[in-house]
Amino acid sequence: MTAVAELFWTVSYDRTTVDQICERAGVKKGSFYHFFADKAELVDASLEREWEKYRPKLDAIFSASVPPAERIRAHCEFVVQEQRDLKACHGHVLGCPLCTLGTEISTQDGTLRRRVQGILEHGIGYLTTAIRDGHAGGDWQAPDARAKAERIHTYQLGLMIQARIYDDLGVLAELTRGTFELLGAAVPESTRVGGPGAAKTKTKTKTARVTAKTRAENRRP
Amino acid sequence: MTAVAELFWTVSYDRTTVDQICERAGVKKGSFYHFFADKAELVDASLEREWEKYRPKLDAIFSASVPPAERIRAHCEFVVQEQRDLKACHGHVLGCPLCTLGTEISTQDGTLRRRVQGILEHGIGYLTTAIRDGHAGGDWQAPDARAKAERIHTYQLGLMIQARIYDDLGVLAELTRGTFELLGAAVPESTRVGGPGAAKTKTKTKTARVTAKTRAENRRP
DNA sequence: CTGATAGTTGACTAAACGGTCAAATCAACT
DNA sequence: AGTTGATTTGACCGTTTAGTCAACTATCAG
Repeated sequence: MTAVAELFWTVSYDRTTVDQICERAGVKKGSFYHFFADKAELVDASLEREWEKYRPKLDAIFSASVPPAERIRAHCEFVVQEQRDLKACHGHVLGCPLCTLGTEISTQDGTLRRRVQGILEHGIGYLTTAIRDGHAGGDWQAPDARAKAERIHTYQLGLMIQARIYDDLGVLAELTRGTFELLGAAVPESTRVGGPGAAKTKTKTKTARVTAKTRAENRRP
Repeated sequence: MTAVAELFWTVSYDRTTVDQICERAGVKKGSFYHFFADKAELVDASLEREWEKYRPKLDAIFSASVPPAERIRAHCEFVVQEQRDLKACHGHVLGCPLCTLGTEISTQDGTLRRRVQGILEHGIGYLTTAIRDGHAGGDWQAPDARAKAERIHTYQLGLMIQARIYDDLGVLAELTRGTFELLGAAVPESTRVGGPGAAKTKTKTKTARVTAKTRAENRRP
């Protein structure tokens, strides 16, 4: 399951073969088919497992004991940091695995599509709660918290997709700022690192898209 | 080129085989390899051609002779209508072909990735101009038109992705409204169809996501 | 120790795949 | 009519793919 999660994220669902999965997992194909009917079933199980591994992290970030604005800010920065690590590890910006997979299989496999949907829905849930709490606390105006959450979630997905397509972490520098603009609130000061103003992380963002490196990437390396 | 554009959109890039392309195009494989070195080269050429076919439509929609707000509104509705037609034709919401393709090939093929990037960039260009014009005309406040355009574009991409993943046109019902909320302006009255208020197109949006049909879609139909 | 059950293995198939090629066809020009 | 170069064709090749299977092994309860 770990093997397949990495493969369909770094490569693609269709291009990932059962042989590759087995090799990566150190398992023979016969064993694979003993447990799973086909690739789709494995991916389905893998998604569920990865989500269960991810959930406690979100629970911590979106803890009700943290001020709502801080939850949302922390989540943004968590996502960016995660992408940084992945880029360092795999050499590419990978973006949101649910989008990558979901986009590819949506016209092929209804079951998988619905699983992806379900997980995305959970994400919107966290956001909705935080936004509702912030509204109740007067941090911002969002009478319809769910609608606001959907809008922000959509923006965030769009940014992740672009980060992958541009293969550029610079795109994500906008994440926090953009999110709070949509929220109609100021980005809260970081509560953990340094003093006030520590949130400023070198705003080389603006021209990031144009500066996209022209390094000689060949086809099918 | 037409064949491949349809296939990698309705199916997926990796899953689309050269044989399929040739069959769809009514061409023998030998002929194919006479003109293109491989699939990637064909897709590259196809993208360029499709973009050239698409460009005049955008030119018309974003014509400087049309009020800026109306350009943006018309574009939103054009996109939605296009998706409706595609759904009617192919049975699935296909979303943005650039995202579908870009997401899949971004870690594989640098050349294709950059071509997708370039076309997306053009899209942001149209939006930037319209936003700048609107700002100059006092329709909205957007001193940094480019930044605003990027934000809106990101939102729109996010929505398209979700429409595909959810396989639900209902998601797109938010497109115009969301766009203009980000713009900080009211949705202009439709100028072509019916009298004032004609823009209201049955707001069944709200629950759309939950209502996502549970029809029995099997794997690999 | 025994026997049942769960898991593992590598060899196997049949189909599909990307890609090649020599020969045939076509269109245009001399 | 003959020459040339661009295009088309279908047969072909080696590889990769998903998926199968009978035989083997580890585990563990009785």
